[in-house]
Amino acid sequence: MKHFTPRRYKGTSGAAPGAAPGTAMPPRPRRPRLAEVARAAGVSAASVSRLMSGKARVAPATRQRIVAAAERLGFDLARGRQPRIIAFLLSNRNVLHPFHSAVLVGAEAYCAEHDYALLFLPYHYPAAAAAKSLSLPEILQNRRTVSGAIVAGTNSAALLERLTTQGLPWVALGNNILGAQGPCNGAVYFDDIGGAEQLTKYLIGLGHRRVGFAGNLRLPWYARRFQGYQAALAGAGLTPMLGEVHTREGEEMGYVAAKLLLQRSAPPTAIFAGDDSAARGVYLAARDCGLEIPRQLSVAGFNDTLEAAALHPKLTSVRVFTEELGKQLAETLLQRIERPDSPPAALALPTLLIQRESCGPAPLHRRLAAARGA
Amino acid sequence: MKHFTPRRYKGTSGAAPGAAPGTAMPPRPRRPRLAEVARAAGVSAASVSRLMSGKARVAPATRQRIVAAAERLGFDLARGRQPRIIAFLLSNRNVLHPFHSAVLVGAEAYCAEHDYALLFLPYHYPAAAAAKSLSLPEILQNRRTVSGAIVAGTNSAALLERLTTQGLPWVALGNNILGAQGPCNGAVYFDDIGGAEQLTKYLIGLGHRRVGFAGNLRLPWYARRFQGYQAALAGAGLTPMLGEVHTREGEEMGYVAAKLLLQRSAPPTAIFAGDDSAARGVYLAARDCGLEIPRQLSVAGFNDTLEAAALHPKLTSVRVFTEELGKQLAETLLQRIERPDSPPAALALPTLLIQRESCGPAPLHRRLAAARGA
DNA sequence: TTGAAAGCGCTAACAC
DNA sequence: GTGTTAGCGCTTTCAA
Repeated sequence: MKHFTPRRYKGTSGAAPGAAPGTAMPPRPRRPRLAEVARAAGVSAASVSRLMSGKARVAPATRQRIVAAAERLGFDLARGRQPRIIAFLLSNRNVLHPFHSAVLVGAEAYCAEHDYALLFLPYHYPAAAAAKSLSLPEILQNRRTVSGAIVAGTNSAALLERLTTQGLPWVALGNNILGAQGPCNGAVYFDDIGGAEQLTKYLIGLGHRRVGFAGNLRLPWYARRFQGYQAALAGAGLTPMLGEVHTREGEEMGYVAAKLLLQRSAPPTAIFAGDDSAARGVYLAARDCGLEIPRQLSVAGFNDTLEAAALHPKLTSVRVFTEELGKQLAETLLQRIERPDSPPAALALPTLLIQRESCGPAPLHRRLAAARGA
Repeated sequence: MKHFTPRRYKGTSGAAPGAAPGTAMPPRPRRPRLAEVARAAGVSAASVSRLMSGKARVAPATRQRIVAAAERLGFDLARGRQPRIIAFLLSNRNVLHPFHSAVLVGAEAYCAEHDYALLFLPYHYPAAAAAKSLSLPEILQNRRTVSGAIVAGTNSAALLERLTTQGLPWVALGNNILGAQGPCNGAVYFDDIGGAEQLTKYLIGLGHRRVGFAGNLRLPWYARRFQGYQAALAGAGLTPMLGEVHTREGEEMGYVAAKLLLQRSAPPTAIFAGDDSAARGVYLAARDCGLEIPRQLSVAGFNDTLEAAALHPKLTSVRVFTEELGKQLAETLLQRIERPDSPPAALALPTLLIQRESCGPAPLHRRLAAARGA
């Protein structure tokens, strides 16, 4: 530890040595010493030390006198205490999407309630890098400043291994971890597989038999949703319809995938877009094909970000409780920091299907319903 | 400063005293001492101390030996160095909008390049509070952990005053400061007044004579845009049309304001929404009134967030270079931290009109043009 | 630039 | 719970 001993201002004069004699230097206030506080408060240095470290009880009266003296002298009783800071590691993302914004806000709120501050730390590394070859951001290289990390964005199991060998407590957002078999200890999940399954069942329930999926399966979040989608279809004896896409993600991906699906000889009557941005692309493709949503094509998204309600017609989507997710991540991490020996567990948050106006009965159903009505 | 003196592990045995005799305690590794590094490197403790503090030159050969020894023993040569952290204060906001997300990302990028980490610090306080009555987040109460603050969100001049008396260097995002007369020193602005003026001139150029404004003037960002709007109208001899709104902001505000404007006996042919969210509300109101955009009503927004391009028809808006804004904020702050005596200056970033599909010629113009064509 | 040694600020051990 | 006192870990001084 550094001891910011201001020897240049030795003694009590307050004037810097070397000042021209006779010059009335404004007495630059020295950094106050613990011993001075003790003297001013009429207690021993040990008591002040004890109060500061919190390692032993101090009588209320004593405490009060010390606090008052410290205040008077401008002595920081918290100095030397390790800062309570955790890092929000956002891996391999170039922008902070509303999704992760909300996770960040939730995490910060929980941290603030527990007197921790949150460091926003974007970080890029190759997905295939081995644990040992990863060089963490400098501020994580020791536990001096940062007590732990929430690991969000897209990550590899290798990074988590690296953090473990570094001795830094962490919790990961489990859904976007590449190359992990099964649920990962120390991760918090949201149930996107279940949500996707529920959404797909809802579409099937509307009478759709040909339901397309717009997503790039090389990205873990799309892959997981595809999994739920597939499960629901299998349960109804239907086959998946996937647009083969090489665009990575977002609106463009959704547009291309939807176009490919709609060009088929037997096009889908509903499209499940891997996320709300992709759904925006699907909307564009539908417009291009002259298809009215939801009369001729049903569209659904995922994540229920602001975009979902901004689209016209409003998008049916699956809500992820992002702020809650952030809070859970923070809570789990703080527990691990404060009780390192407590058993790590994997936690999964539910998702919620939000029905809006972008999904309707399948065209055939509609015709049948109309016929029945007539 | 705390001296984490592990007296319980005194000596070199590594075994905790009090362990049952004969029990082979795994020698818990003690925190290594500076003196040990010195011994291992074959130099004096003073040299190691000098290397760590950087206050005196160390010969390259010596440095190398010390670094190697420290590495071997797991001694952190950076310990005791003040962490390079700045705070991103987001005041009086409940959510992290894409706008501020981008500012945050830009600021972080600049900080990372200069070896600073960025703390995400939402903060709520009453707009009318006096400087002295404000209690800052605890982590800002001394300069031990945080070296400075970027002040974003909605702020009062009192907060800036408070930070100054606290001795914490700061830079503010100037556009949303309440109760400041004229540009404020130590603030970075983006030219929303100019952008609003340019946008309004563009609408006038399209032939619109009745241009409405949807915004709540009690909010500083809307008020500034109204100012530019008013200037452009005045230049063309036109009068402002403002929907009187008590809803605070966003889509709802835009909807209500637009409805009120469109109910007038001489309704506007174009509406300038104070921001893109408000424009969304205007779109809804237009739909309700059976008006087609842009044929019967032109709509423009501000900020050019993702929403602008997501709306249909795509929204004409004024782009704010948010990431650049973040970088400028960070750059200005780091300069003030490293050269506290350098003159503070107010800086303004330009904005850019992005023409999309939501604005067209005024209905009268169109009729004239059609007549000419016929 | 370096080491020896003095010194500083703080903490821990122990007595009451 | 508090003061006394020893002493730790680091920094600075000083001389070379």
